[in-house]
Amino acid sequence: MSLKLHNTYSHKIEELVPSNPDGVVRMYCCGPTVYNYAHIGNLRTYIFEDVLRRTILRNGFKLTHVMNVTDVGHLTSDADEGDDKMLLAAEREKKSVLDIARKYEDTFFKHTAALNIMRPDIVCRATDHVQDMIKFVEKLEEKGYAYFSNGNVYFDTAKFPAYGMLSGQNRKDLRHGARVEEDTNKRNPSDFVLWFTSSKFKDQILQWDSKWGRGYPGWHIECSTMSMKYLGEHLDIHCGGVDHIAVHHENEIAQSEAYLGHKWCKMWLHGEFLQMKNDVKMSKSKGNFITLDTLIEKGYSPLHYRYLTLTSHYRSPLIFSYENLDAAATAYNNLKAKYVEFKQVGEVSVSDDDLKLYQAYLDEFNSHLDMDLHTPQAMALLWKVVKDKNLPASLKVKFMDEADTVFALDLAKVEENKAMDAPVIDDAIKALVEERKAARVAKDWKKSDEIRDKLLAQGIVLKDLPNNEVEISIK
RNA sequence: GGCCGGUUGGCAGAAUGGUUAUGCAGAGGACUGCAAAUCCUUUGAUAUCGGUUCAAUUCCGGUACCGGCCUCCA
Repeated sequence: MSLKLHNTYSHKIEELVPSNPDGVVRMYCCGPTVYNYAHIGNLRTYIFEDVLRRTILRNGFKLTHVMNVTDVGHLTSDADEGDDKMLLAAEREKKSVLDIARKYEDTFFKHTAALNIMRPDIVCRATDHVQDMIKFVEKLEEKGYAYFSNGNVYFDTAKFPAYGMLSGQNRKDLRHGARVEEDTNKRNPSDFVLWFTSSKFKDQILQWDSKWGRGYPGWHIECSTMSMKYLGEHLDIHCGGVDHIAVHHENEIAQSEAYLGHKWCKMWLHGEFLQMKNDVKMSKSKGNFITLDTLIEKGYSPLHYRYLTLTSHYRSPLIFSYENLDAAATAYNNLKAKYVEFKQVGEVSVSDDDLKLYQAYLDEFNSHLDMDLHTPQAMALLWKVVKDKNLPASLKVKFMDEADTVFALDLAKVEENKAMDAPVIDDAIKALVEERKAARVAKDWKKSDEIRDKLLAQGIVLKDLPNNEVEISIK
């Protein structure tokens, strides 16, 4: 058994082999910038990373998983048009920058927990590591990769010939000022800021002293600094969204390998976007996004959304619409109902052939996950198992439990909240039910249906069982 | 302008050089007084134009359209 993953750097599927002698897989994932709520597109990427994490563990590897929280405002860009995001958020909400950051950080982890996303082993905030970043930049400067120009420290991409390898973009093809005003302090268009002391924008609230003057770090430096601090010089896996490939991850590679003097990260994995149907891209900066709370308010469970994301491959775009979410919610509810049904059957004797069949299914399931996290095929297989008449219910339950170690859909968890907000079935309702029973005995179908409709209007569903028994449930 | 990725049934979404998963929806049937739920069965798709091939949805090329990146974004 081996775990194979698609490496953006090589464009190939490669086997995961830990590069450190202790055999521990070292994984770093780009975390949230906490100036606003994470939207469901952001969350898709974290679900993908969680599936990756769970699959690594399922393969028996030891893992150290690190994620950053970007709580220092960064405009970073070398010729930025925008204001600092954190500062804007603070103004918008009349709070201090750090209060804002903590608030959104808390919400982020509340949302990821609701989606059954395991918390990384180490979560690190940028603001706690600024001194480390300063040292990092100093060393880059000593090694001749950085230059000081008009108040800012820049990384000189001309000194790093491999720049652009990840995204396949040539340094020279990058368009000067394609979308942004050109920064004339830079030597090359692809150069990026490591440390700011001067900005044409408002004074930053969060600033630190450095040998170049009081200022703040460029955005890219935090990921290199913190990943090395916690994971050392040889990283196995670095994850993020596809939008990070071209600039952020390219810059991370440049500054990290320049700093270390050797190859840094082995595998790069990137999650594709969630696309809105008939709509423009969801983005924090445009403010047009759907959060997990939006879905909850509409009556969906966070796990309905998790299910939806599992039906597509992480490297394919997924189209979001409420129609699709409804389909996922129905499928998910049906799956859970199956679990309950199989569980009720209880233990029955299982033959060797049954066990063989079970094992064959399980092997196939693992092989789908181990082939670049192919959750859609694994999910299709789960349904096949659920519907297989030749497999005893107890083994179906066992299979579903196994699948849930990666899917994390709480298939075994019994819903209790439904009973909480259920209307009370009072005496008046009971009386109507009895009245209807009598009507049915008398074959007075008109009256019977009237009573059923009346109760349905109150959200009470009647289901006729044999022997004139009635099951009363809540819509 | 450069660079990535994509176009599969009603909606999503896999796979594949010859037989096109899975879920949701639809249809028919069983059950029911009728329903609901459930179960069984089932219709239906590979953007477009060329090329290679015995055979292309799959490989190659052109076109159109879509998404993303080149500024912080998952």
